[in-house]
Amino acid sequence: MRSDSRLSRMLHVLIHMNRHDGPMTSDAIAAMLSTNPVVVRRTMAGLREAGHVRSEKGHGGGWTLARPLADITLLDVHRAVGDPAIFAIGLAHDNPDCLVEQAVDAALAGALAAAEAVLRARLEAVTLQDLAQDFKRRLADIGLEGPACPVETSPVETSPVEG
Amino acid sequence: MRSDSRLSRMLHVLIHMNRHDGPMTSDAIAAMLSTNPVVVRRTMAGLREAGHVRSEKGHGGGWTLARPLADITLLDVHRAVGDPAIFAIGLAHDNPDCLVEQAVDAALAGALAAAEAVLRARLEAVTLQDLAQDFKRRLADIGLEGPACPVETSPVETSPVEG
DNA sequence: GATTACGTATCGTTCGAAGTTACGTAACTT
DNA sequence: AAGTTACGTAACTTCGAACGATACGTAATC
Repeated sequence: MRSDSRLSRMLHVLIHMNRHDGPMTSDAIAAMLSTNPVVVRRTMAGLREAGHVRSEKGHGGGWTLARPLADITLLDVHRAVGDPAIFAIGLAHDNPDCLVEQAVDAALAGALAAAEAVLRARLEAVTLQDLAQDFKRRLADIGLEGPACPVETSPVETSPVEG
Repeated sequence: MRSDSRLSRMLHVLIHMNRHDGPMTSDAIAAMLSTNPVVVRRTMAGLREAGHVRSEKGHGGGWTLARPLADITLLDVHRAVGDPAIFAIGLAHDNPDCLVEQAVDAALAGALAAAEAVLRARLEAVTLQDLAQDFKRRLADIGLEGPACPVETSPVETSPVEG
């Protein structure tokens, strides 16, 4: 099955937004994600509804952070993209009256719930600020030679239009 | 995404096989799972390769357990059906040289690994015998009135052809 | 030899994420 | 006011993996 990369992608975007002066357009974000702006708008709509980002139309518009990275956990972002299913494994309901199936599914559901609790706890314990700091460490580790990100080269250091 | 119910289905089947005298045909199993015999053979091929079950062709043939339920853990069955992906959530690789993406994916990978470890540990701690016992308890709880399973009614108590 | 039952290749179906096209709306620029 | 920019969203297509279905082959029994 094709896995859901929305959480990963949005975390990536939000940290870049924090490093970026002024709004980022859907086109620029789409380039970072190797996709197209419609996918970006569709996915980020959830972040906007959750209050993590804002969007502005028209000239000079685009996406901006609505709160500090320290106030957003990975779990917040997961929920903002629609709280999608975590597991590719599911329970069978081929024979709901069968007590065997019920016993099997109860055991599996318990195991899955335990794993999900661990995952959610981990996601809740990490903020985007933590990721940004990890990024800075990685940047320092490579000796500040390369750009932060291949896509970030020009827009981040070039003074914006209105600057 | 459509979830993978092979583990759940195979656990269901194996416990029924244990309660059943003689081989079970793919057709009978397919009826239990509300599917067709080709799906059963395809999925159970992995269980056979792993040595959990045997299959016999021809008249009187079908599927039989190759070892006691106590010797098979839920994790064994998961592996036998191909050790499929556990998570519907995946990491993005849109920009592998981007240190931000690397930091994000490292954090997510860690969280997913922790959850996966918990899940695998739980699956490994439970044997099919445990599930069979839970099933018996459920059967007792309803007062032994209903059949073990709607599908099991006739074949389980009717004497087999050769019996 | 007929029947039973597994083995497996091949193709179709389903479901959701992702990708694409098209068109509308809001806001800024000239 | 007109043109440009950029988001909003509907509608459609593509993709991937499990699942379903048909067809045909092989082995074992009757």
